[in-house]
Amino acid sequence: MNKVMLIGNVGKDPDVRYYDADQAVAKVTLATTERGYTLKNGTQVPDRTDWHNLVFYRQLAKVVEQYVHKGDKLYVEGRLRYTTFDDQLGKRHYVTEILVENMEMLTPKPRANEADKAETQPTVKPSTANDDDSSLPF
Amino acid sequence: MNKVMLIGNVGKDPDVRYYDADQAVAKVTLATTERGYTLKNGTQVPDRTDWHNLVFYRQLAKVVEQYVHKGDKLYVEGRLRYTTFDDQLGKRHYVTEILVENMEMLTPKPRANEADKAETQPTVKPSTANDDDSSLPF
Amino acid sequence: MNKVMLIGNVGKDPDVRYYDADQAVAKVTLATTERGYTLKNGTQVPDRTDWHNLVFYRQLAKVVEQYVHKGDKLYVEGRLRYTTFDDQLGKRHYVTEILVENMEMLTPKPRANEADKAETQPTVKPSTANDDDSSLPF
Amino acid sequence: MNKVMLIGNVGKDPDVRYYDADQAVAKVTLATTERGYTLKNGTQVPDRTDWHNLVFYRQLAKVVEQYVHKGDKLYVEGRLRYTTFDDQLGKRHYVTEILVENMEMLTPKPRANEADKAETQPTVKPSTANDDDSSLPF
DNA sequence: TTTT
DNA sequence: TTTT
Repeated sequence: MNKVMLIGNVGKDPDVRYYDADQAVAKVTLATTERGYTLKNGTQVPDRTDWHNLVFYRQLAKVVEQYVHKGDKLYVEGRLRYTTFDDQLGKRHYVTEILVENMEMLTPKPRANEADKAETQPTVKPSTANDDDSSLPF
Repeated sequence: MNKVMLIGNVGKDPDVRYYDADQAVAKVTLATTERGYTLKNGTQVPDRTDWHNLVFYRQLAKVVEQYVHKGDKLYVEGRLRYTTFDDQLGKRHYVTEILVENMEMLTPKPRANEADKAETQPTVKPSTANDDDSSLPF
Repeated sequence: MNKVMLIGNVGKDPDVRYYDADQAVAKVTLATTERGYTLKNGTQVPDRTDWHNLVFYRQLAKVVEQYVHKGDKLYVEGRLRYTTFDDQLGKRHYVTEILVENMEMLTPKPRANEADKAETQPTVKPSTANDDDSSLPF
Repeated sequence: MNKVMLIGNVGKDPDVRYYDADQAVAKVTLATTERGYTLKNGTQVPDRTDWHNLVFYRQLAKVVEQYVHKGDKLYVEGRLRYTTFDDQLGKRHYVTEILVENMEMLTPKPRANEADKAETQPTVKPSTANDDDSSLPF
């Protein structure tokens, strides 16, 4: 098992790249914040924020492109992945990523009943790959 | 592994019993709600609410007694447990419970800066059994 | 959130029903066991086994039908669901189920290199609904 | 929420440091492995191993020191944490760690009934901070 | 019985 | 009804 579950806020608008019409990759930074607290001996433990690098592929990347924005609250579930790459100067970089497999948008629908075009949240569940014409209600 | 994680709303004020000064048990009902959605063939899947029976023991039961109220939003983590009991008429009853091992209160602090009595949220983390005088900040 | 994660052993062979060629439902009972332990005061807490009712739909139900057997060790992830039904005598029954959304088989491949027919484990990941011809390696 | 759950194998014997009699920190590397698989188009996705940096504090660090060894299978639960430090040459390093809050040892008891010294697994649950003299069996 |  |  290699499972990560996060609830946090999106740092900036997603960075989305297409490799062909179907193969998209979206990258998002997500901040999780832990409330600080006071120990019994009076020590103050300050708040703590961690910035996570999320990666979304395929259909999820498209959903991210359409519906996720800076500041949004997100629940994501995925796997931890450590990668390396060398930059143009030959310097090696180490990156920790969360490969997202499931996402839920926790920010309430943006201006739903305004006279606004395509910018409403999906009513067909976006986070499932359930593309069949199922007629059973589950 | 036997793990349950829920985010939901408390149905009514907790039911707390003490067996002695230290041995408390608190029971709480928690509603989780799934948004309905529309299938591609037009079928409407309605919203769905499930009511969970939470059980808290010992220190957690006391935190529940003090801070949890009807309507509050709660994150809980625990174990699934199926129990049986016979009532006074000899009728057997089956109960499914979540034995809660960890809790986080998601409802923002109730009327914090009012001139109110003991009814503020704990600043010393309530959900941890971390009772030592640790001086390391983690 | 309404999430359940279990690792346990299958109580008997799955009960699978087809509503049409595509709409299958599989039911499995799964036992999770907690080791007992001894309290500091000498009290023995015995082992504890809980029996969970798992329900699988559609593609997952077919995978279950083909690969899951009595005694197998299984990891499942899903949602808690409480349902009611009335039997032929009009008696109301309450059932707690885990609607499984993800499964991993933890029992090592059954007699893999024997001269055996179809009864090997899938090499194409069975637990994902990833049915596209993706050429990106993730 | 910032939650990580891993099942994997320990890369080498733990590195444990004491700051005083009570303040221990243990570090462990843990490998999680994903089985490779074959896509429908014939592409082979190879196995993948990720190495995680686990950090344990206090009581958990002591349990790790006593019972965890190279090769052991471990379940851990904790939080993702990104830290920085500068080495003696002033070079900045980025480290991703899992701060472990809960652990379960999955390797069956080492040589239990041999005439062996202290090297048996704890019968009092090691992974809980439940240090009270509770007499209720849960 | 809760909440959005 | 399973398993260690």
